[in-house]
Amino acid sequence: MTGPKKSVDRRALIVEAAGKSFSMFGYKATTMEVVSKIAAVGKGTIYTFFATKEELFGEIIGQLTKELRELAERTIDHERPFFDNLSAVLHELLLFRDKHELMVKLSQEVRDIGTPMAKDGIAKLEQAITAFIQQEVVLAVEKGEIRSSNPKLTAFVMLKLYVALNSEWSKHQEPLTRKEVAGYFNELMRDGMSVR
Amino acid sequence: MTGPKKSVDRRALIVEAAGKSFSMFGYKATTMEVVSKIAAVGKGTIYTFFATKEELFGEIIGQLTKELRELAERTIDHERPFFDNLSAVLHELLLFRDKHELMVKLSQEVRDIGTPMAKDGIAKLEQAITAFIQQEVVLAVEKGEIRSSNPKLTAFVMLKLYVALNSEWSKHQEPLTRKEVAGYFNELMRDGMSVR
DNA sequence: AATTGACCGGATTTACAATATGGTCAATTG
DNA sequence: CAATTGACCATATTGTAAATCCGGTCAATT
Repeated sequence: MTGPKKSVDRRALIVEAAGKSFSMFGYKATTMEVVSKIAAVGKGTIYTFFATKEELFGEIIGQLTKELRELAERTIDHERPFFDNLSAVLHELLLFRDKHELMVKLSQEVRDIGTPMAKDGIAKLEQAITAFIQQEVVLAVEKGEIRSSNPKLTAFVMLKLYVALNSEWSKHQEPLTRKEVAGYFNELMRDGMSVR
Repeated sequence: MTGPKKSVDRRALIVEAAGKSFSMFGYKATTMEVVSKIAAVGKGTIYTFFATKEELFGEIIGQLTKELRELAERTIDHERPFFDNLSAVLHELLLFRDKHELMVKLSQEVRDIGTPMAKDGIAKLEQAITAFIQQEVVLAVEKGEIRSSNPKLTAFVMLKLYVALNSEWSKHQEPLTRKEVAGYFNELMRDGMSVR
């Protein structure tokens, strides 16, 4: 797919440069001009690999999605109980979010100026995360570890709940520690709250 | 508090006019001029009752909050199980939200142009709703119907979950029916999802 | 004492010129 | 000749200065 190496792999240079620029400046403030400068390549060259700015951005988001999936796969141990894996992965994902400049920058851009493409990028990432959770939910259901009539909905709810606990709660209240979040999340998801 | 009636109760006229205007045009597009016109009152008169536009808006939000609380109180029957009451109230609240022009208009304004005061108003409403749920959670814990280590957090999570199921899910997926939402919500909150 | 609307200063909108940017392609290069 | 490039084009975005709008005041009026 990547072909034999020429003098330099210009496509790789461009992708790397684009990653840097989107992370540093966000979607809107990244110009094709600047990407070409960082990649030390003519602007026209970018267009031999990517038809539009959107497409280039898509490549970067795709890369990030892949990284995310790999991280999750590395974290999950199918020997362990479902809920242990779940909280471990969600924990990793949120650390990842804090650490990963691109996601932070995009979230910020969406919040501040609502750039549609940035919104789109975040949505793709979230979509990838729920798809992954969903897959694990299905597996756990098959193993008889949990009940779920609608895995997609379950995955969606899990992510929403985790984000609510982690980000939204702290907008108005004292933030919860990682441990509190994990504890509460697990307890509720596992056993509900009626007295047994 | 309201004092004996004069020729006409100008304060009431103003509050009614403001309610109409905020509902029709939102916070930003409501001008004191227009409120005075609807109330058939001089602009200066408004300022004998309300020091600022913010304060007038606060009065309207307060009114709405009161209506909300009354609706919830009317719906709850403390003879019934906690979860029955919970879904009945949430059901009513969401109908209310759809029906109530002011809430709809404010949500829209927050989404479209992010008017800080509109955001504030919605936040106050949500705050009132969670406070109410919280109170019911405490009651149910005392009655030994449910477990909850942190009623405020529990109330917050309940509202978030219900909104996620009702509004956010339908942004990307086929909307759930009221019955599906209630069923899923109840099942998860009551029993969790681990196999017992 | 209560009410009013003309009026004020600052905020917002408008209209438009200046600039920046995504994308193209004829010229250039190796 | 295939790959690369940056000057160039049309449109989108931004800066800006004038015009308008609006929250709030207060002297005049009822």
